[in-house]
This record gives sequence, structure tokens and C-alpha cells, in this order.
Amino acid sequence: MLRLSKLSDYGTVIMAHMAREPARSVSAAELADAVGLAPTTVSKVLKLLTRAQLLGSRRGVHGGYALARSPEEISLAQVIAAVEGPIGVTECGAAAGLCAQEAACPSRASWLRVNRVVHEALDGVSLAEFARPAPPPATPVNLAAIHPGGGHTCAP
Amino acid sequence: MLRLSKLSDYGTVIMAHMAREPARSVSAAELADAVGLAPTTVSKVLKLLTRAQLLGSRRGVHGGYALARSPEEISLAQVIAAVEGPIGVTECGAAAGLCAQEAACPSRASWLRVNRVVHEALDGVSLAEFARPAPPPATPVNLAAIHPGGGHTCAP
DNA sequence: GTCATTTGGTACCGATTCAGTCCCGTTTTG
DNA sequence: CAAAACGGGACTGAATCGGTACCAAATGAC
Repeated sequence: MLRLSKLSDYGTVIMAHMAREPARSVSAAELADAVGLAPTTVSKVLKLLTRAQLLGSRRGVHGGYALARSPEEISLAQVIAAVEGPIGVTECGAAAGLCAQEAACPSRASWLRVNRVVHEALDGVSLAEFARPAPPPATPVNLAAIHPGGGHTCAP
Repeated sequence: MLRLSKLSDYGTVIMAHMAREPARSVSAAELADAVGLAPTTVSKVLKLLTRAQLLGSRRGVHGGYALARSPEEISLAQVIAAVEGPIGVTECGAAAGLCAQEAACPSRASWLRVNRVVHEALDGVSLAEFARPAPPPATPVNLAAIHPGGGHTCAP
């Protein structure tokens, strides 16, 4: 199904939530409550997002997390990569040198193209857009024609 | 990592191999030998591809598999969907309504857009192209129309 | 200075999913 | 009828994933 992992999904939900009040610092517990997930799980995701420098953190009594950049400057691709590693449909697309047949692979060019498009698609969606879906951007998308297969775990 | 399953990967390799001699009927054993995978595994994948009507099959002593359509008319998306089910980046599967918040989900539009782009990327690569990598096709997916401001490197 | 609070890192377990194999039935041909 | 080949599941071991727990480090209140 070429699906996102649950943790990545959580990551996007969490980041979307934070993007609605970009300046505010929030604790893991508060966030967990807001998105309706187990505090431990939220915490785990927050750690990953922080390590990837998408979030800044502060420890201590009034500690918490806050966006490291403005929501416009954070893309879905960055969030997903932070949680589940390099984005790539095939191994050869995620990092060079993983596939033994790399040099001789007749399909490599095709895969690289697919990988690039996928990455661009995810990189083209900013948190700002993701959190607060405005009327569909620049180019109107024909919703009726969209291939179904979607929805995600929309946390409250 | 948003990665393809191994079985899907095998599927593409097998189909690519068949696309190089589109008219010929090949047995599972012969194919397994050609692509260097276990016969049982190849057989499993072939069954899936056949059930999805990408291949035609004949039983009996001179039986085997053959492409159901010309390589130009079979896309990567079709092969992948045949092996691992409907392509979709997010959960809540093919059936609508699995996600309670579906109607109110603020990110749904974004996800649908991503799904659509991914699907188009995979649908835009034909077996013919995939098996015998030619110079990039005449009409690549028009990313600019979907995400104005587009270009980006694929580097992880 | 001490203590409650909150993040950081890691190790761990249970469950689910995946890859791979095997078995048996059906079809076709010689 | 016998052999070759596909069709459809069932089964198993392994890998991955989701989730939890634990302890260390930092911070601020008192």
C-alpha cells in the first residue's frame, strides 16, 4: 500500500497542531491531550522531531516544545523524514550504494524519477497549508478524479 | 521510509523481464531462474499479477504466463497495486468512513493531493519504459501545475 | 540546596505484518 | 492415466512497528 507509518502520521498531526499556534511552547503531556494519543507515544515522536531540528525544546518546569521555524518553512517531507528516515520508494532512491545492482540496473532511472516526484509532492506541502487547509492552492484539483486510498488517522 | 514491499519489487522485476519478450509465454520456473529468485516466491507473485489481470495464464504441460497487454499499456502503478493492494500514502484504506473525523479533517485535502501525485508518478511509468530505460518520456508529470515553486533535489 | 517538573536517551516487550514455503486441487496435453 | 503446470490457501519464522518503561540530565520554584 505504500503507506506512511503510524508514527509518521502522528508526527504530522502533532506538527499540524503546533502550527496553529506557532509561537507557543507546549509540553508533551499537553500535546498528547490535545491530539488524543498516549503521552509516551507523543513523547517519542517529539523526541524524533526535535532531533531533526524541526522543533526546539526546553527542559525543566516550564519546558516544552516549539516549532523551530515558521510553519511555512516546514514541509511534510521534513516531518516524515524526521520520524521514519529518508524518504524513498526503493532502496536505491533513499540512499546511494544500498543496491548491489545499482550500476547495471536498467530500471534505476525510472525509480529515481518516481522517488523524486514523491519527494517533491511531500516537500510541496507546508505545515501552514497542511494545518489550515485554505481553498485549494493555485491550481484547482478535481476532487472527483482523485484516486481514493486515503484518509489517515485523524486525531481529534 | 515509505518503501515498496519486497514482493512488489519482485513484481516489477518480473514484469520488466516479461516486457522484454512480450509475446512469449514463460513458466514460473523459467522466470524464477531468469530473475534469480526462489520459484515458490516467483510463483506467488505471478498469481497476484494474474489475478489482477496484468498477466494471462495457461495451465497444463505447455502452460505459462504472458503479458495480458502490451508493455506500453501496463504501468508501475498497476503492478504495485496488484501485488500490495491499493496505493495510498495514508491509512483508513479504500473504504471511506474509517476515519471518524474524515469530514472535518483539516488535512484531508493535502493528503489527497499527495496521494494523487504519487499515484500519477507511478502511473506515468510504463513497463516498456521501465524495462528498457529510454530517455525521459515526452510528457513527464507536470509538477509545476501542482506545486508552484517546485524544483528540489532528492537528497535525503 | 532541594525537589518537582519536564525533556533526552535507550532498552524492552507484545503484536502485527511480511516473506517465504508447502500442500493439494485443477487443468491441459501426450 | 500420468506428467507438467497453474490456482488457492494455510502455515511458519523473522523482521518490523507501535507502544511502554526506566533512568539520567536540565530547569526553575521555594
